[in-house]
Amino acid sequence: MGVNLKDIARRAGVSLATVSNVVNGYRPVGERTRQRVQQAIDELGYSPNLGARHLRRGRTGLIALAIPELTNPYFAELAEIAIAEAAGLGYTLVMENTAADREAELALLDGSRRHIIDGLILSPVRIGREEVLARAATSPLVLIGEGVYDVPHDHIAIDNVAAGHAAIQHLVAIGRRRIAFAGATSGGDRQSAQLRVRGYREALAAAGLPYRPQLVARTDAFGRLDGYQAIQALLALGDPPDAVFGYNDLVAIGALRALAEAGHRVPEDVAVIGIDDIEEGRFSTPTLTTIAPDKREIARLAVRRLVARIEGAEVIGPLSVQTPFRLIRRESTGAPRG
Amino acid sequence: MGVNLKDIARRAGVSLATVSNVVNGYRPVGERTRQRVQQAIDELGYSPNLGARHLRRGRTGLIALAIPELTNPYFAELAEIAIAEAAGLGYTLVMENTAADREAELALLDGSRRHIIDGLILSPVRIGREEVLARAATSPLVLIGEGVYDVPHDHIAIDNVAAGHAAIQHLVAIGRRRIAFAGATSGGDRQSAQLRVRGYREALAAAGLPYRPQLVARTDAFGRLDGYQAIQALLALGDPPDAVFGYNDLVAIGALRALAEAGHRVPEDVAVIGIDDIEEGRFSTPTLTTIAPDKREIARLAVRRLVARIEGAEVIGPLSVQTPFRLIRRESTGAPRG
DNA sequence: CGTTGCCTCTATAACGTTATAGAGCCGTCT
DNA sequence: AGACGGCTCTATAACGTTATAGAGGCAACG
Repeated sequence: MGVNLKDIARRAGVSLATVSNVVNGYRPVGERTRQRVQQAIDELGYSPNLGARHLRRGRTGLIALAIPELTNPYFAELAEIAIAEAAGLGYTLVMENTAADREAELALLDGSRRHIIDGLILSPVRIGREEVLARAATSPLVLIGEGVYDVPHDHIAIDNVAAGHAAIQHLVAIGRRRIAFAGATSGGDRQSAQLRVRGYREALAAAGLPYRPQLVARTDAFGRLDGYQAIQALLALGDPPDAVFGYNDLVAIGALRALAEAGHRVPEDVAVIGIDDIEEGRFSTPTLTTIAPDKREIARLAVRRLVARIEGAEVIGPLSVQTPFRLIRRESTGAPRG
Repeated sequence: MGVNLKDIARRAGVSLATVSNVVNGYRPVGERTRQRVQQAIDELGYSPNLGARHLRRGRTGLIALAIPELTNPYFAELAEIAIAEAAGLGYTLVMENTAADREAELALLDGSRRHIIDGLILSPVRIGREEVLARAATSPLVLIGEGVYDVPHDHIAIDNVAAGHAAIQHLVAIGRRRIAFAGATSGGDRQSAQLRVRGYREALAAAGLPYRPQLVARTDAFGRLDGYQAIQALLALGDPPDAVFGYNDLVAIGALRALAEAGHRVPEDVAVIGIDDIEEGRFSTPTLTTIAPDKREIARLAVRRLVARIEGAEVIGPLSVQTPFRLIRRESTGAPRG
């Protein structure tokens, strides 16, 4: 179909190999020949067939970023940074949407797409240590976010327990005593929810506050609707909390909505805090206090580690890296407007 | 590296071609041989090398969806549907982020990635008719959303003028007279903004309302911050509007925030409407009235058309399709809470 | 009994690229 | 003058797959 190396070679009157060397700069080519070849390339509008190149080289230049949901702004923001970072390193990042589906995650780990991809960054939700260990594919794998620990792969995440601590400490510092958690899970998966609950419980204990199971609301997923329903259910029990810690910003935003509908003022009656620092929380009414992970750092680190492994570079430092986070106080916990 | 056809062939004691036929079902294979081959495949864990298959077949099974920003929920929601639709048709959808960058859009039209992709769905922002016509690549192209019209490619979009009409009619119907538009553009690009402004102007005229240029706020982009700044600037002029029509929901949400900070009540003092029906608007305070395009229809149609072209099927119907939309009234134009 | 045709399977040539081995040429050193 | 080395360039064999042409066996037919 398109123009290929042979066409260029014929046009420039040189061999295939010479054209390849001009394109890739692998071997030196004389200045005169180089120019002739370059001219032929420009005239015919040649661009290399990446499939064929891959077949020969064993690498595609493609890396995948697999996330549980594209419509979660946290992942969209992460992805945008990762795409830029990958491009800077000469790789193309393709997005995979696992839709928080176990089969989809397993398929990615070992699936038929493995041939077309040099490496994978995965944010696992439904699979755990065993599944990762059982993986047969040999291309590099970097895990981000939700917890799969103690596996022989790079892993980038924030310290979820510490993040939970920080959130509760802040709520306690502004005088809250009945603090609810929205977004716990029942199953054994979704490690990070459990870690955040652990942070919540530890911080309550450290502050001398009782742990009240009825203030911990479980959800099936971590979207706005989940937070909304969780808080609605919590309020229906009577005896409302004076603060809500959401599993993430989306859950917290759903909580904001449920509180507003029920006539509770935020932050006067109930303070709300989330995790992720998605842009939406900077424009909501009220604006949302949040634990902000360093998304740039997570995305860059994940991409760089992956590329380093792909290229066989010696990677220094531990496999598992915890990236920093900070608390951003906004209106939902009493920061002044504007 | 991995297991290949040859390994399977050796193990099953048949030829390469037979294995290929078992895998692809292209030619009939005897039952006994099929089973032997299948067993070998299962035992060795074979999956075909897509790169090599592509090289031979001329198709990759990959289609690209290129959008201006991953972090715009409208596109994220669209992408999620498109991914599912493509998967159902046996294609893998890879996302490309043009970041609303002209060079990125041009690169996609004709770029080096063209070899690796069977077709492209593009939401153009910075390029127009000429650039699309000048495209040299021959793989199918489907355009969505922002307007590039009169080109020999499929094009799926809503009727932006009619959408503008509908929004203004609604605001007029609830008694608003000083209606602002947030998100106009200065350049010649960004067609759809201009079409929406046209709908705005026509509907004003039809309602017998004057067109006041000072109520049309230009923005550089179409995010929350743009809407926020546009409305801040508008309010600074004094003489505030009694309604705001945002170019999209993100701009409208930025407007909501600016109005709240300035102490204007929504919808009592100022009504707000957007376009896109992103989930965020169902949970904002107040919830956001919006013109809801049929995202499912847009995404499915785009993918189906593209796949049909790739597979050389006869495509019935006109090149350019306008998908339906509907008005969803929420609190920001006076719908009751809950 | 030879021919025909079907059914299964095989050998092999592509697809477009890169890596390897080596060929040819020219100048320089002994 | 002959040998050597360095510099360009070329011929060619892969990479793993699929499509094409055809080989071999067996049953049915004349």
